[in-house]
Amino acid sequence: MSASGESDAPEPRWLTSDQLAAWRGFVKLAGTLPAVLESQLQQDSKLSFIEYNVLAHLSEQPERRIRMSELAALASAELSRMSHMVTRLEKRGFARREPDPRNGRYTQVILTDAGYTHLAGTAPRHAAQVLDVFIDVLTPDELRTLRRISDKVLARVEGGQRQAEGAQPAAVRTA
Amino acid sequence: MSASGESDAPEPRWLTSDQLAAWRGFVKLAGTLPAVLESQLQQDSKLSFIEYNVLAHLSEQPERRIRMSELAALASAELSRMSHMVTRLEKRGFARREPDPRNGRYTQVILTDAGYTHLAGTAPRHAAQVLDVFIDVLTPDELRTLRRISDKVLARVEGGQRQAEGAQPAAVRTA
DNA sequence: TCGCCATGCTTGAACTTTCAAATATCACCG
DNA sequence: CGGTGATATTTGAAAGTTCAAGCATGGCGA
Repeated sequence: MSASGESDAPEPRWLTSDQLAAWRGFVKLAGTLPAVLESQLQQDSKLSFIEYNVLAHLSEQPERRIRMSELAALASAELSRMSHMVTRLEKRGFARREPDPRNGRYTQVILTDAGYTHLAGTAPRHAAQVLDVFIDVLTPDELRTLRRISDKVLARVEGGQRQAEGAQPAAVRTA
Repeated sequence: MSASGESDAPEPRWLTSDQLAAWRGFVKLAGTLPAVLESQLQQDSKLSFIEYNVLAHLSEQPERRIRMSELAALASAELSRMSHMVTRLEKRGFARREPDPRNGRYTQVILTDAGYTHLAGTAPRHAAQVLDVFIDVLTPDELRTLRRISDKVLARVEGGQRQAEGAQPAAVRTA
């Protein structure tokens, strides 16, 4: 028994204004910060934000190598995007591919020495900027909370889902 | 008098492991959440995450209209990107352009009725998903802290800058 | 061991974003 | 007024991303 006149629209629930402010703040931050950092990366080393992260993750792997799809997961990128990206990194000499001997379906992506050197060349400036615009602006407690937030939301998103809703509007609410 | 042997590299400072974990968490969240929401938006209404946000911001403006560059700023997008995007929204009938009568250099972007209707049609499902994967997972206190974090970092990034550093590496640190 | 399906990755084409240059309007100075 | 430079936006081409197929390998039952 829904309260509305039309058929069966689950009477949409909206964000309170505090919730909306928090959400909008996150969206703006998520859109702005990577762009700011990327702008420096681009100047210093012709790397996009995600390319930097890919090289960084690669450099931390045991043999500086990892499976294509794991790399994609680490970088929150789709497989196809990662594949194209690795092709470009290969052309620049920063990475190479090798089929996994254990299972020929897998592709290993390997960070070359040139890739490592290139990464190492930008890392200090990048780290300095992350400290400058992000870390140093926040208190240790805020950083802890942020980490907890990320963990919880990512767990919700990546772990098993629950539901999804849907309905018709009546007013102008948008998020 | 720097401590290093080479010329004048400012002895890079790195993130502690807690700081790095917080930063990585944010990066992952910023890469993942919009993608998850976009996937639903795409199915429901063929809108990208940023297009949804553009329509939402437009719908909140006084006459449902706003200057191109202000819209770009609200959506954290570059001007050129916004211009192309508005062109596509125009083709779909969701927005239109009009030169500002006060100053012919300005372009006003206007949300059409069709655009408004389209937005209103997806908003409930989108809001439901934001509540489901983000808001409801967090405590009010975490949301408050997150908002404070966004405000501080955005202020740092958008307000006047201070410096920027740069140097050579010695070990493998990346962020 | 052959056939068939599932899995993992790649590929090409369509679409979007970025970058640099072009255009347009305005402000201001002679 | 007419020229000059600054501001706001648009445009086209290059670069990157997404989408839908395509290819290759491996696992498994007959």
